[in-house]
Amino acid sequence: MPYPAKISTAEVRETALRLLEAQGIEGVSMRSLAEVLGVRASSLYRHIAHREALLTLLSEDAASQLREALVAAAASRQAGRPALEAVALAFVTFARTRPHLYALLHTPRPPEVGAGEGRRLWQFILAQVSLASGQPDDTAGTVALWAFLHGFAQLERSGLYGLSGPGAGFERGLAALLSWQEPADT
Amino acid sequence: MPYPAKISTAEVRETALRLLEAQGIEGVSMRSLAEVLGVRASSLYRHIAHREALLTLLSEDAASQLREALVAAAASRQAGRPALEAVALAFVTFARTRPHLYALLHTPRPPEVGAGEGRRLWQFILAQVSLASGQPDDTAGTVALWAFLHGFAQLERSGLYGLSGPGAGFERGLAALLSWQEPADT
DNA sequence: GTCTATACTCTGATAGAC
DNA sequence: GTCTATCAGAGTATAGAC
Repeated sequence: MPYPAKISTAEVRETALRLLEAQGIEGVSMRSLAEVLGVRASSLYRHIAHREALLTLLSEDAASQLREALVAAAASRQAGRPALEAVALAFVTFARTRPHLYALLHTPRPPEVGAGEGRRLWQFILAQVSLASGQPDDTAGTVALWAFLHGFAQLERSGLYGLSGPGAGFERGLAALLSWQEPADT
Repeated sequence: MPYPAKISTAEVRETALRLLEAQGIEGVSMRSLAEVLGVRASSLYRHIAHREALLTLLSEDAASQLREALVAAAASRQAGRPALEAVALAFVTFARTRPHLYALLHTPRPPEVGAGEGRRLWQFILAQVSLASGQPDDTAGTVALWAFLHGFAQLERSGLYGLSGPGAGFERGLAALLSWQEPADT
């Protein structure tokens, strides 16, 4: 009877991603994932080697989905500074609306440093920043902007301290970090 | 025989703090903490209600220690922008050298929002920023700077993507965010 | 105040039948 | 490929003896 397979590897991955978004990384256990799939936990090991391998796949998905969101945002505006502003907004929006996916993206995972999707994400932001700043390979500018966006997203999420809402902090910081563009061609 | 108490509440708290710094939050289990103290896990419940309560205490300690580091840094320089720069550097240094303590500080913990030490920390940074920027109650400036510092610290820690070391990103971002001061009194 | 003993729930992972 | 059964370990927390 169990000849047509109940689940496929792709299905495991997709379901795990949905579970991650709903419950967070802690919620993605082999048992709970199996339950959602209507299967026993031990059956999952036919499709993935172990939980860590699954999480690595999911973090690739997270990077790729964030990148897609940023690409779409950039495409909606004029290249250069307007596009970069849209990218910045899309970044924090992604972190806000899909917090668990975003968190996984920034969870240290051993051999991910020079990895595929993460690298592509970095390259895209680097390109956008460089385009807007006018500096060819603006690593420093990218690091600074990324740090700000990431920090803002995290602070917003943790509801920390006296922050009575993000207030004007976002616009203020973004404007300051993007200030190289203003004296471009007056 | 067991009349002079083996451990005190203060001792539990201090040992937990050291354990946290060494092993991270996951390493602070009732069992491992008890082992370090030379006591059974169940004995800890005479001194603290439960683990969560202990972690709340530790996060107070974390906030207070970070604040002390920042205060010391500010005192070493001239008030205003020089002091703020020293504070910013001390902030990322703290995050670098005591990562687990810093992480606990930014872990969402329910009724901590308007809490004691966390609030004092915020107030101190707010005061330093306001002093340097010349704006009385510069919340937006504080949020922007804090976001940048926190994001930078986290990114540095997670060794993310193409960041071949933080590079000039820190100075670059800091200079941009502190740019209101420059045209102060020329 | 500390102890032993225990209950309970959760986790990842494997062996072997079907 | 999925199943049952099981291992081996982690964790928090409580009851009651001393």
